[in-house]
Amino acid sequence: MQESYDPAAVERAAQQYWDQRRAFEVDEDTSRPKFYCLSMLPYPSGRLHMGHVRNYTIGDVLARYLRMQGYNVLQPMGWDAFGLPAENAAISNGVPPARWTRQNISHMRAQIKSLGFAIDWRREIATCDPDYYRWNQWLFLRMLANGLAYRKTGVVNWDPVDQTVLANEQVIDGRGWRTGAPVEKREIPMYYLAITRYADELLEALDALSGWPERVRVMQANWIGRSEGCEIAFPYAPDTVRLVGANGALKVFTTRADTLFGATFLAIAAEHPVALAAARHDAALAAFIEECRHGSVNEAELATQQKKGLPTGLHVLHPFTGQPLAIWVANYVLMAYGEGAVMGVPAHDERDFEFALQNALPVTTVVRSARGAYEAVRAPWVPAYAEYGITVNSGEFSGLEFREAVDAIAAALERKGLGRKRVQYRLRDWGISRQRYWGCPIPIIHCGACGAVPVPEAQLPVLLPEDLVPDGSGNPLAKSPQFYECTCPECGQPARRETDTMDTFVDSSWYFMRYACPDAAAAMVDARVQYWLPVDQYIGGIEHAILHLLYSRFWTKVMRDLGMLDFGEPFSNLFTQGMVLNHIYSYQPADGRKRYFNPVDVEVRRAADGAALYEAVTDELGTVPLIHEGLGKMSKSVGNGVDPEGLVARFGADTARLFIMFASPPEQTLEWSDEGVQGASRFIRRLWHAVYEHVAAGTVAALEPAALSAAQRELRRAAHQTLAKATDDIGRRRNFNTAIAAVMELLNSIQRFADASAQGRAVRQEALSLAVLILSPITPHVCHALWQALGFSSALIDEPWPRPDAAALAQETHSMVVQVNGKLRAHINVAVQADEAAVRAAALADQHVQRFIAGKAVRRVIVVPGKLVNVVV
RNA sequence: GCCGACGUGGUGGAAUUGGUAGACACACUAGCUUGAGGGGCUAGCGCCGCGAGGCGUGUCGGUUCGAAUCCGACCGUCGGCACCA
Repeated sequence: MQESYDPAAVERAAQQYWDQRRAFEVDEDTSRPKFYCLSMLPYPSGRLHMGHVRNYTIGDVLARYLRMQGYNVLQPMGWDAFGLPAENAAISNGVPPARWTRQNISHMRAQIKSLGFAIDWRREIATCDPDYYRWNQWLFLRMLANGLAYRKTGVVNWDPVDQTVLANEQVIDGRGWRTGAPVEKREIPMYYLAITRYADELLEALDALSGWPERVRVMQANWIGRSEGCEIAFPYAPDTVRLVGANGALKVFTTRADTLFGATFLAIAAEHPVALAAARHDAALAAFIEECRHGSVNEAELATQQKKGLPTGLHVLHPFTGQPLAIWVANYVLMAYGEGAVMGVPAHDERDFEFALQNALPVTTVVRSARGAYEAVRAPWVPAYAEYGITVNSGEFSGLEFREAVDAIAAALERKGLGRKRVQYRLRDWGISRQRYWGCPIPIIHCGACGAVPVPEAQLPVLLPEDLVPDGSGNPLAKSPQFYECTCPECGQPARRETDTMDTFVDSSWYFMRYACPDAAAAMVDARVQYWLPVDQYIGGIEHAILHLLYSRFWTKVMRDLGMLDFGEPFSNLFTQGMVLNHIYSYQPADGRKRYFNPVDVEVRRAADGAALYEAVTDELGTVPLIHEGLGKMSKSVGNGVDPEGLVARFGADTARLFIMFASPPEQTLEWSDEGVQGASRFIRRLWHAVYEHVAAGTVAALEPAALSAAQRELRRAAHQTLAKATDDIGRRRNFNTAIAAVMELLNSIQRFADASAQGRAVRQEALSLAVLILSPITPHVCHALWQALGFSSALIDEPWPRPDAAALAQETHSMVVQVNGKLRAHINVAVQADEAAVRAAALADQHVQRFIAGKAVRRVIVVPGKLVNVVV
């Protein structure tokens, strides 16, 4: 054993050992329980950042820990390789996305390998490989055949200058990110997956996902957004019938049918067919609708923006009173939710109230509080009353409680054929069409005669050409005749291939199944999936709490219903790691695009008034002033990632792993700082030295527990207590930081323990061995070396997780705390077996306690066994 | 706006079931080590006080023998809210 710790050499040797032994390659084995430990696959953005390191270290600690617990552990890795950044990179440096992506993968693979994760690399997949994405296409066609996929028009953001569709994130303040042109909304045909058909199951099954964090389940439930309410039809008044040209009714959805008699107007979305019809004869209305079309589709903005609206001049009739109600077009009504129309009840809805106030619409109070005096809502002095109460002014439905009123009104509407109870979801079907190049082609052929025809299964995959270079305007596939020219599979006439590709969330909705059978050539998945799945522990960022996890759950249920699986939930346990944040600095020239600077390149200066000034030195522009945009998740898009490579080169992978695990509890957001990395490095070196000095002193005698001195027993107890705590912290609580702190305390005890006797050395040997075993999932390389140095002939990787020795943990006396009136006054040492009376007597006899109770009457003594005594005087 | 978290030393954090607040580290201070270094070791380190002691977990109130932990109100910070991955 070398005297000084050389992380590079230690890590090289350990990794070589694992590679040669193929230590992490696993196959199905029914003799042991299986454990599928999965970290979310990375997008190959180019370089790893500390967020990745945190994610994969958590996964690796668990994988290695469970392996030691005797499980057959699978930990795979792959690449979420399609997506927008590859196209952006292509636009700025002219490299085809395929080449850029594959280069990034090979660089990041080497970075991941350098960290020593226990991964079965035989199973690596990249979602841009045809052998993978052909099955996206295949399942899409199966869904199409089963009515789970369908085509309809959808709204997209359109950049009129670049003639291209923009992702929401490419729209900044309503303008295209590259051109600065105001973004328009356009309707184009798209493919949708019918996730809403699974809304109920996706919601109800959440209750059974006890291995998921509560907050994720709440977020998903809110996202699905089930509301029970009524659909109500307001028959068209004659003016509307004249315009729309048919007898009909305007349907609304409401959860407050009890307020139906308080409806004083109807509000419809700008895209509503009635609004469009009315706008044909009304220039002002047409202009308003156009204005709404430019607005955001973002619900957060919709909820806070100023309520605006215009009357259509048209009317509907109240289903019970027959009274005409004006139809307004309002910007706060979403076409995509419910019926795209709401009944306006200003007295009992705050949005309607605000709208009515602005537009001088009548307010009719129809609900009163169950307690307190009746007071009519009167804008603006008496605000809307949105609580449940007792109906008033509602004809035959007056005097009812909320539930009774809804039931009675719904029943009456149903008799009239003007409404019914219905469940409405906020969840919408999943639009998967993307007008982009770098994604999985949607396997459809458009024929002038036969329409949209599925590509026959035998012709799959529809290969994505890999040599195109996008230029920022439109989709290169749509400009590539070699791709889109084809013949119709049904009639043989010339036809045009679909040039839209799939949302990359499709790729990540089932990759975890393909890891089980990455080489299955004849099927999407085979029997091996039944062995490995569901994933026993999934680990990833909280930012995926909704979309990725919901889509994966949906996709799994679809595959189950198509007879391919016998389980419906893909992830039994979910661990959501906190994000790793870093500062974001940008430079915004008056005429040009915003640039981001990595915090390591930023200089801070103090202005005369003490304010901080941030600047960076550039080659082209010299020193430029920067804007500090605050903290954000490490990502390529804001240039604030910290690459672990420097840390690994200087301190080694073990220090990087130890540091990130020690810095904070893993589910918590972590503001990046490398202060403290010294401490992690120092600790490993101290452990190395402790083992070195221990080993250098020669051979070690066998431990004889019965022959130990008090001090020896104490160190031994400390070692086994540390093991018990670390087992609980890692195995149950997943609090790696406190497990590490416990081992640090143990090492402190070992170093204070200066006992060179035979049994002293035997106790130290055991304590050091336990420390190495406990740390091995976290810092596997150095522990591999230290295990050998401690003289064990077996490899550490094959060691089982140790169990604390009950005899070592036992103690005769323990310390208890004595409080007087809840304030700490003394510590006493009592026998473990001492009964309550003895403890009480010992506490009262203590001289410090006596000082505080002298001359006072003891009113009560509370004894908490093993912990404390509280004397109340 | 809605939904959901979270507020503890100079810093990261610990306190797992209501029972010793500040474990373990970082930074800092002093001292030691005649090998210069992001080296090693020892001691100190919540605030006030010479001390005894008092005060202290965002603020105010409550429950309790006892509250960082439970309850109520308030203040603040962060996250999510349908084409980033």
